[in-house]
Amino acid sequence: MKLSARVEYGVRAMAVLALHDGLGPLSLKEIAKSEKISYQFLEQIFPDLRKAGLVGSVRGARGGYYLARPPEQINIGDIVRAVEGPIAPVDCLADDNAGREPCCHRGEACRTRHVWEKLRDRINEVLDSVYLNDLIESKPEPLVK
Amino acid sequence: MKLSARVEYGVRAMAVLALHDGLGPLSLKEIAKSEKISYQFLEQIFPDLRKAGLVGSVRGARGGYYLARPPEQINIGDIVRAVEGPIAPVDCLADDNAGREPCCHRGEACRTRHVWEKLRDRINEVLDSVYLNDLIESKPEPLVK
DNA sequence: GTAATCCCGAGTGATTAAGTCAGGATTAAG
DNA sequence: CTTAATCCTGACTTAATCACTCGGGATTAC
Repeated sequence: MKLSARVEYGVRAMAVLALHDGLGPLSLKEIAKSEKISYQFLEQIFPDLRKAGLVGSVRGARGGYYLARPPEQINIGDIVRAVEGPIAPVDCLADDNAGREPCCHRGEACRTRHVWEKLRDRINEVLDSVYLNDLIESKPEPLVK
Repeated sequence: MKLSARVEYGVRAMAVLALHDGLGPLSLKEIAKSEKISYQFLEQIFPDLRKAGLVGSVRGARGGYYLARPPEQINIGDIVRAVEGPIAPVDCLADDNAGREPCCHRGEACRTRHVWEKLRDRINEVLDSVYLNDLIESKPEPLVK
């Protein structure tokens, strides 16, 4: 029941972008340095955020990424799903399983499906209820350094 | 954001035990057959359930496992935590990380910690709100065989 | 033109997950 | 007492996934 490093980094990076909102594009190099994340790993995550319409990009020198919408309109669920795909606590709830072999080997095995659906829905609710501006306002601790 | 097969199997197996509650021990062989789960894999999961005090065991011929408490007193969260350890969506929330190197490379990185804590708490809440008897009552489909 | 940047696909090494195997300990039944 | 059924344990294997790297191409400010 763990999120991937992609998600963790993706959210942190988006928070950095949010802090810089309205100030033009920010390069991956700066984000990587600021959050101590591998630049090349970030380079692999951002295309997903772009394809999901969460960030825009400017190519070439002085280019970078910027939030496609204001921070109060981007929530964590958007980011998580963009970099990790839809939330599915068990395989049989995965989107790409629709129409395939039933998840339950025996008819009665679907007893448990309900729990996982409920779990998935609550997870989405929590993630969708927090927006980028929630992360950057009232920081729990002052900036170090 | 996926549960392991251990958890999925563990919960299914526990549901089978719940159906058999009060009728004496049920052998792993029967559970495995009933749920089409590898017997040897189950054999690896049940010690964890026993150590967590969720099931009792009877050794020797005609032995097996039985619920240590009635189905309405065992919830899914108990099972999940027993076979997979405490819920921790990100590494820095893991129990064994207490006192170790701070999760956040920069002080301000803890901006995101709050979300993950909230997520963890909600996941636990959902899992703790469903009990074994909820799984076996009003089954969506009748038992096969 | 050059350097800075995004962009893309393939490759790699380490870790974890899922499942197997072999054998020992315990006990009911005959 | 013997046998077969069962739990119990630890090591092993194999496959998948993850986190990250690498090499190079396209675009653009200066």
